[in-house]
Amino acid sequence: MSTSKPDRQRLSRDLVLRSALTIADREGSAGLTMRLLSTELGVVPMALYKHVANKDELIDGIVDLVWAEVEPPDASGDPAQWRPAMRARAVSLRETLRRHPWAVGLMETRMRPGPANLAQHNAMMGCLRRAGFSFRNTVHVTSVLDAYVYGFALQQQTLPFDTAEESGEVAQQKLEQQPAELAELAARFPYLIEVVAELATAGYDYDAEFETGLDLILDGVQRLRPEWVGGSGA
Amino acid sequence: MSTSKPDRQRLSRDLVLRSALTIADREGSAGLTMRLLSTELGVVPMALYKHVANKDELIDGIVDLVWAEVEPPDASGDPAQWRPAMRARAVSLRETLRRHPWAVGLMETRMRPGPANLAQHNAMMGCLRRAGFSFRNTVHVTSVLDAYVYGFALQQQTLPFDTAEESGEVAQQKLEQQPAELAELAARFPYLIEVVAELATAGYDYDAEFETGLDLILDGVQRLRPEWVGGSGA
DNA sequence: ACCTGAACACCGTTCAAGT
DNA sequence: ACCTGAACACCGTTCAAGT
Repeated sequence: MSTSKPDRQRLSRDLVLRSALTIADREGSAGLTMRLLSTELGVVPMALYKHVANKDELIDGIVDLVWAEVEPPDASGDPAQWRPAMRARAVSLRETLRRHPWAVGLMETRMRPGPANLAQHNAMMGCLRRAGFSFRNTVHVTSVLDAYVYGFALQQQTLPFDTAEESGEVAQQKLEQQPAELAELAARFPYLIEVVAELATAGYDYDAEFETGLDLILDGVQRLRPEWVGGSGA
Repeated sequence: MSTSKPDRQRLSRDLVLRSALTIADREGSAGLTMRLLSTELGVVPMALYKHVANKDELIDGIVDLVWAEVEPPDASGDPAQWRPAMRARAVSLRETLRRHPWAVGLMETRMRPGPANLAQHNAMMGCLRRAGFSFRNTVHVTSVLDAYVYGFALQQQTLPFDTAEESGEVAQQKLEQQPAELAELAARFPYLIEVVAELATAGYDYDAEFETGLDLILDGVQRLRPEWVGGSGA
């Protein structure tokens, strides 16, 4: 036993970033601290600074790890099939944001986009350009689709239920638990309560809701280029 | 001079919240600390805790102050004019988020919606219900519009320029400054660079971009209820 | 009822030193 | 080249005390 500390993996930028991502997924963005990260790596806080300039760069790093998980639109596919390709990318982006909820407020706020982010948007714009969209419309489509996915993910974090069944239960509980408080709310916000009550009995499905809005937007996008009304083959 | 500290306003929940909002606007969300807030109010940190349970409640409070700035759709208007009303509300929400950029990641993430938030969404759902939208479609429309506005505001925070002229300058500088780096980027991300270059020379206008996407979505919304194709009168 | 003082358990990060 | 120790200037918040 001449070598000491044989059980600890040698630190590397990649190991640091991956551990940070694991912590963020488990503890949320507020729970990710340099000090916790260092202790989980069996190391003193300052050891991290050899592999990462500071916490900001650490976050840039893990945000790009998240971007790398988003499936880009298939570049080898038929250009006329831009719509299913764009749809699948939007769904993949949303699923990725669901796996890393802490990232939603950060993905587009980071000032220095990483290589995975650039590659992702390059693939997206390539898909649209090859399909015949103008420069300007390529920007419009990217802008509106990404905005929708982000905003939807942001909204989903607020609501206190995760599944359709749960939505009904939660509303039912609220209704039975505080009838007095509810009566006051109903007086002040009649339309809101009415819609929420209806929603609760019918059940609320995030996936279906997301896809309804997505298809509504894709219909609008398709109208931007009337030459091709939806791909040639299928 | 028998009374001491005559110049300091007496603390109140409202004063605390308004001061916190001012600091958040000036310093960003990370710059808003209980300690800075207390010194700006000429008081010891612990004094705040008489008026606000903790920092989380403080943030809930200022987020609701922001909601109160959003213009609700006019309830007294012609129900058939739901489209301009919805459009104006989306624009107002975006302008509010521009005035308080720190709030974008927080407005929909807060778990306990405040009264201004509830009132805002009640007005929105009332406008849609009176216009004849079904419960389910009212939810669809609210969901897709809010998601778009949030996501757009989130995206706008990333980009390193604010005005159309600036966008051209920034791109021009990048182009002249690091031609070698740019060449490498162009090789790896050809579509992205091509679109960005085109955008830079033509200029990029956030307001126009936002309204293009908004109108695309409103077209889709209008197709949800074919009975009224755009209001009766005008 | 409202504010203060001192303290606790945390942060990110610098600087000089160890191996 | 990589990691450590001690320190600094910050956090939010509790608890007991002042007026």
